[in-house]
Amino acid sequence: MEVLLKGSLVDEEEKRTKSVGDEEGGKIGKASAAIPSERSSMDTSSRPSSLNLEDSVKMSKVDQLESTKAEMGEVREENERLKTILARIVKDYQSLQTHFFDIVQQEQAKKPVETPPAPNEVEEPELVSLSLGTSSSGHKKEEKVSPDKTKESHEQIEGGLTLGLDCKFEGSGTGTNEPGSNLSPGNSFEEPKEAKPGEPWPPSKILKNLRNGDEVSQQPFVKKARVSVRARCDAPTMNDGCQWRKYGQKIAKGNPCPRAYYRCTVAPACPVRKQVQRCAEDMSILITTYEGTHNHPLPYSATAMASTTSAAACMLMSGSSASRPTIGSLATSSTVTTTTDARLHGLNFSLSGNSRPCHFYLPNPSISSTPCHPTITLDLTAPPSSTSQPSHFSRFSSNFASIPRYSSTGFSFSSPESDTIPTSWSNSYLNHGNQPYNKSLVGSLNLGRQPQDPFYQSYLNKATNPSAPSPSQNSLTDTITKAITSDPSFQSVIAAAITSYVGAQGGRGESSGHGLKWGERFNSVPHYSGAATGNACASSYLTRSTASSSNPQQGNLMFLQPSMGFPGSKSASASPVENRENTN
DNA sequence: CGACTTTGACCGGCGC
DNA sequence: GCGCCGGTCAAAGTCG
Repeated sequence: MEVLLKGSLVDEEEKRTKSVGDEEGGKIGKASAAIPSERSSMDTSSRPSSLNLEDSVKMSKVDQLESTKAEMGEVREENERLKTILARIVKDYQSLQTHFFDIVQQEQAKKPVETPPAPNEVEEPELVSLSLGTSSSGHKKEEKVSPDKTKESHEQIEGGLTLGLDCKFEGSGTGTNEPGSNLSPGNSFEEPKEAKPGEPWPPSKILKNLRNGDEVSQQPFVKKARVSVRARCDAPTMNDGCQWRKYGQKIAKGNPCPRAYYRCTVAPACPVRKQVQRCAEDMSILITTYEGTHNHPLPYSATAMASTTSAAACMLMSGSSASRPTIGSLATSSTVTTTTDARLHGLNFSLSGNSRPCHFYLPNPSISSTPCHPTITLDLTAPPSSTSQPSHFSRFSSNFASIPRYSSTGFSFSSPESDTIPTSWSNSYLNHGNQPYNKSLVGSLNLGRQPQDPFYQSYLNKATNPSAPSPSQNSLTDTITKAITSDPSFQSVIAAAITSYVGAQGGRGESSGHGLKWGERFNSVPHYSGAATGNACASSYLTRSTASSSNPQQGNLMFLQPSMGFPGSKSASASPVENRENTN
């Protein structure tokens, strides 16, 4: 597997950012310049006058200008800070790029002539392209097929790019990138062409998939990845924006809580399933496991979870098939964390391949794994303490060690402050609950909390009370910083996010629609979850948002899948199913 | 009455 | 081969 960081994207984004920043700065400068001039004009006009009313008006204007000036100063500081971060990211990116090309050259030196492997031979590296939006589909192969194309590839890298995070899998599969060859654009789960020899698709699965439509049947040997989401949730299920129909319930071994089986009912033939089960150790934690990928447009509100799971599954699949040095290079270049480290810092993103674990550094690791499916766990529960926290990651490690055939991946976005993520989701909830659908800035991913839920109310309070900044914002920032500084590859991702954030802010007066707009700009994948095929995992975007009613998506990490907004689609939270789920 | 949930039965994989 | 287990089916019940 190789990691391809599409070149110059950072450069270009940097330019974009800079231009935006300059634009912003220019605006600020102009505004700042306007202030004294206006003040001076006012000063000059504040000569003794019989119009006291006029004086008072002027004084109030001065106050307003003062406050505006202060705000602008803050904005400017923020801008500078972001620029600094971005500069650092660019630097790290360049070093990574250099490293990458070194590896490419070494590999090519080792393999001057390479015959295309048979489809069964998964010797071919699976490519995880952290190509921040570049939807190119064949770079890696080109590089591999012909060493002479390195330059060309490099040029491509240097060339066009959009801003996004694409995970791409280019294994033995041939049709993954062909729009027509694969049906389920959302197939980020099934999509990855793992096609490992010796891992035939279970016959029953084939039959079932046939039943579900031909989408999966065309890739009968692809293991379904699962994405497990752990989140604190009082409701029976997370309201992730989709419509689900319960079709079964079982008491699973080892957990007294019944496991409920849901099927997506947005589209009749949608193959997506989810399992919902409470954590045996902590009943407040709801474990939702998604399997499969939507083969239909998603409700706007469902895009957040879809993108998250899609990206996670994407990373999982890439990690699970990782067997080449390059992923190793990614791992080695990154801070290869131990479980202890992971516990200490949280925000641990680990990718464990068959032989080469790759860890991104994110907080609060957790993991789940099943013997039959590669599973990635998004731990949103965030135990507060690093020492008291039961080591999910340790559990993961042992599980993983005992299950060599499939990888499991811990993917935690939790910050030390446990409420960070849910807050943003609650904001989304707020959006859906109290605002017209089209004002929902990001995909909804609320946790099913009811508005009357005190716990949820605290989120609402945070969200609607800008004057009470959440400490989690700072901690989240720290967390992100750690993640950035600890892994160059992750830096590129963050770079995209930051860049786009800055760009979006600079280019747009109001923050509404950041997620969607960015997504539109980053990528133009069809309106499917995981829009995938070759580009597979639909880009997810880390976006920052603050807990503010006026700018409700700022301050928290959100994963947005671009281009999945459906202006015409209804808000899922309004659906009877969702309501029922919430009220159950 | 349609959509959904509940729940026992059924099926297939897997380990012993 | 048997039993366990996870997952699914489908009839019956529930709800709006």
